[in-house]
Amino acid sequence: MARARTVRRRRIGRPHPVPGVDARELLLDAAVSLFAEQGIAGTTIAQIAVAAGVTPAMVHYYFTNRDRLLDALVRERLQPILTSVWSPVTASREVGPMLRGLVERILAVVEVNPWLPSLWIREIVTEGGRLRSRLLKALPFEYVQHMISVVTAAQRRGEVIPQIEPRLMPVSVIGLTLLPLAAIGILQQLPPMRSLDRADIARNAEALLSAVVSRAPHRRGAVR
Amino acid sequence: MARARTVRRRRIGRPHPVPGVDARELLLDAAVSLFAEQGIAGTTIAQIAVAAGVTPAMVHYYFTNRDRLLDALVRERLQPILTSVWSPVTASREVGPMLRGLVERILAVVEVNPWLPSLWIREIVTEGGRLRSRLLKALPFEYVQHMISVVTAAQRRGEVIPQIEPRLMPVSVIGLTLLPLAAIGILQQLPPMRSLDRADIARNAEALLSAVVSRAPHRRGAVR
Amino acid sequence: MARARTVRRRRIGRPHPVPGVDARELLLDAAVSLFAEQGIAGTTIAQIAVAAGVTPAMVHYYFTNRDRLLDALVRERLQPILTSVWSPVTASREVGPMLRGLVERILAVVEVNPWLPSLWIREIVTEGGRLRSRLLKALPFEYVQHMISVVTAAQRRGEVIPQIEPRLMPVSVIGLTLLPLAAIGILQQLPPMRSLDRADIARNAEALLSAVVSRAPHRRGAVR
Amino acid sequence: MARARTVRRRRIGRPHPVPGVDARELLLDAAVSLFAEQGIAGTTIAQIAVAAGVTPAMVHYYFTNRDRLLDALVRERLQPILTSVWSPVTASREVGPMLRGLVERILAVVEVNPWLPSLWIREIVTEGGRLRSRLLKALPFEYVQHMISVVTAAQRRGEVIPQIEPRLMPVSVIGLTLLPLAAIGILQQLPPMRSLDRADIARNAEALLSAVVSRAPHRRGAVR
DNA sequence: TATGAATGAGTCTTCATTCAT
DNA sequence: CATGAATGAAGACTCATTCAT
Repeated sequence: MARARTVRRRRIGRPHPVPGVDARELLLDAAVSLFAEQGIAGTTIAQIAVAAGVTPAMVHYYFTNRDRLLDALVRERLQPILTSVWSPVTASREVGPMLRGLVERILAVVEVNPWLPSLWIREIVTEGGRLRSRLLKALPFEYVQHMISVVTAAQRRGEVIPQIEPRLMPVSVIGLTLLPLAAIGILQQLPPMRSLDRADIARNAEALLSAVVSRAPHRRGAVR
Repeated sequence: MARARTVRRRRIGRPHPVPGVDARELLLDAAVSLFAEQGIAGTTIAQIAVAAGVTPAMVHYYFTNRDRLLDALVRERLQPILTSVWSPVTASREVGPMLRGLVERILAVVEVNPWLPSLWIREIVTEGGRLRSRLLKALPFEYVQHMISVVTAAQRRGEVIPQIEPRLMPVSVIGLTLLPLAAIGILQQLPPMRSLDRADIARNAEALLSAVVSRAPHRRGAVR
Repeated sequence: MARARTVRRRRIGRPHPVPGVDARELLLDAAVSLFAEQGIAGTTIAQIAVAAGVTPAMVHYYFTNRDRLLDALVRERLQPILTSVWSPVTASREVGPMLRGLVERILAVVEVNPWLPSLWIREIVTEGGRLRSRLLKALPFEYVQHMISVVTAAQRRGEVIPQIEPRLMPVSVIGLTLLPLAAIGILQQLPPMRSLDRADIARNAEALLSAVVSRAPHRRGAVR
Repeated sequence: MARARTVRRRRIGRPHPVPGVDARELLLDAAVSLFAEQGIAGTTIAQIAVAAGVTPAMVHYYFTNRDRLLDALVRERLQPILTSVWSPVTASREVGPMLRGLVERILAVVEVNPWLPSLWIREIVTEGGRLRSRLLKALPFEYVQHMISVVTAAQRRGEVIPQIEPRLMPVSVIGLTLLPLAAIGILQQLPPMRSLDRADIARNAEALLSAVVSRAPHRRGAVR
């Protein structure tokens, strides 16, 4: 359970690897990357093993089978990220800061885990995603619920434009951050977008999300 | 080996003599549905055949191989939709109507083709999507380019808030429409979102997108 | 379902086999022989395929998986034999003829299906046998019950020695016929038994079984 | 590589320090039980290790490999039993007592080693049994030979019915004792046989075997 | 058109075995 | 003594593809 996230593991030596980096972690790293690149269904156990510099049998040694590898991946890689990104949401009572904080944490976490957007979009959010049910079981739903409540309350106070559907706010955040991040590859293949980067995406998402709030609330009146 | 691309709409076949519907079309229908549900990599040719009520060998008869099935699918199912949804964009010179029209057409097309959001998000937008390169070749890029230009111009005139990145406007639209539509399944599994429907998604997307525009005032408009 | 038991199948040609002999039957033949020789657990699907002159994938084509191959084998090979051997038992009301008839039918059926003794002893009778539960479901238990009743009645009439346990009569028959037949290989490896054959086994079994009956019925009735 | 056959009965081990019982013996116990339940081919080294409370590597430590484990099992578990059961046969010159003694010793030894019938029937007697050749090498054939001679002689004297094949007498004993004992599980699953036990089997076997002898020796001879 | 039979290549999984510690 | 890590070889099963009919 002792993770070593800081130690950057290399894809090295066949038999007896680097001290402080064990094969199990290397395998989870490799899995997460390949799943992001090719999708879970499109990735073989052998590919993961090779990427981690071990034999396919090792995958079964550590994870028993494909299914449990996915369990471990959700438990050890996705859930911690999910919690670290969403739990601070409960500290906010104001929509603007809440959304900006969330966007920033998403971007920060993607900086360290570049495989996240693709995996999240394809295997969790989209219908039929292979990690969906696994993650749903342990979803920190209270955070999402908190965001919805705060937006609803602000909307009643006239601080958020009325056409917004508060229950869609969480997905909207994903749609304006992780989706563009997952798509950045395709975008950069189109000449005018070559230079787009993560900072552009963060700025754009914050602008769009803030636009529904910043509505001159100050006084009272139902804005519109 | 003699392909039969030219011959279409035949209805003689022993097994499923639905008048006016031939096996080829049934196969494309089945493929598109299953790909949306399970992903392309997670769907076998046999599953498609069974869903269409024919034998797996028929898939090869009509499409020669898996790759060309994907080609046909892009050419005959995706490109027409893509064009019908995006080409009207060029008729707009104003950001607001342009975005609202686009959102409406997306929703309308999804009404008829419920498989679209999932397939689009997973297999085209996301990194490593199996249809990505196929579609890029024939992407109606001029429409996208037109949208970017219009938004950029409006932004210069102060009609769009400055933090928006015009080049991200197309993805943002996708992120606020197709992504929630693809995710609606997972959303509805969470109690408070049970009743969300497509109309909510449309309204919410239009609200968010309009918020960046409706911003006042052609004249001086210091926004924000 | 159209069997062709009469057509003696050869282990021939790789691809397109002999008319009137299909691969499915060849596979069942091969399976039954190899299972008898090596045990079920000790036999691979590949061995069966090779013995039948087809590829391993054909086994899955016809039987889907190992388990269903066993189902088919029980249904199509063992049950018919079981029925043909045991059902005539109900025609007898006298112990002597009943036992002799059973022994004769067992010997006759083994003549045609030399794999039977070994398979029966190892995979059905013995604890943990792989076919046991499968066969139990469809066991013609009424025949066995009939035999027990007849022996019990005869015993009450004094025609069968009292120490005999009627409920063990069926197993005793197996133990004196199929067991020696399954063991004949090991027996013949011992010099003095080299010349033992099936006829010896039949004669010996009938003698032992008859001995418990022919007992001069205490007072009069010379049973046979 | 340094085998340790000589070192025995050590009880230092960290894990299961049962006084007086070392891992090696535990492994043989576990092996013999599992082989009886599942067959040799159906049992893995890992299962044996787990059942004995040690790691799979220990199996190799003690026995080097699977084959030598079987050797040890035959040498240390089967041969002693075989000898103790069969050698007293040479003390008898009369068929009746000889057979009854044998049956009794078989039953007694099974009482202590309940795994014996199943293992014997499946792995020694039946064609293709995995222990067959190993045991044949060291078979106390002289005892079997003695029994055959005694029966033959008695038969010449008219004390044994003439249809009996003396050379089949040893297998017949097995078929009337170990076979029912190995089958008792399946028998007890059939309602009318639920209450059958080992004593019933012993009595039935003795009755059947005695029946061929007790034949009132044509002229006078007190059979018994 | 349409299909059943057949297959090769590949994927997951199991397992006996080795070995450094 | 004892074990965890590691592996190669093999086994079951899948699947796209071919082809004679």
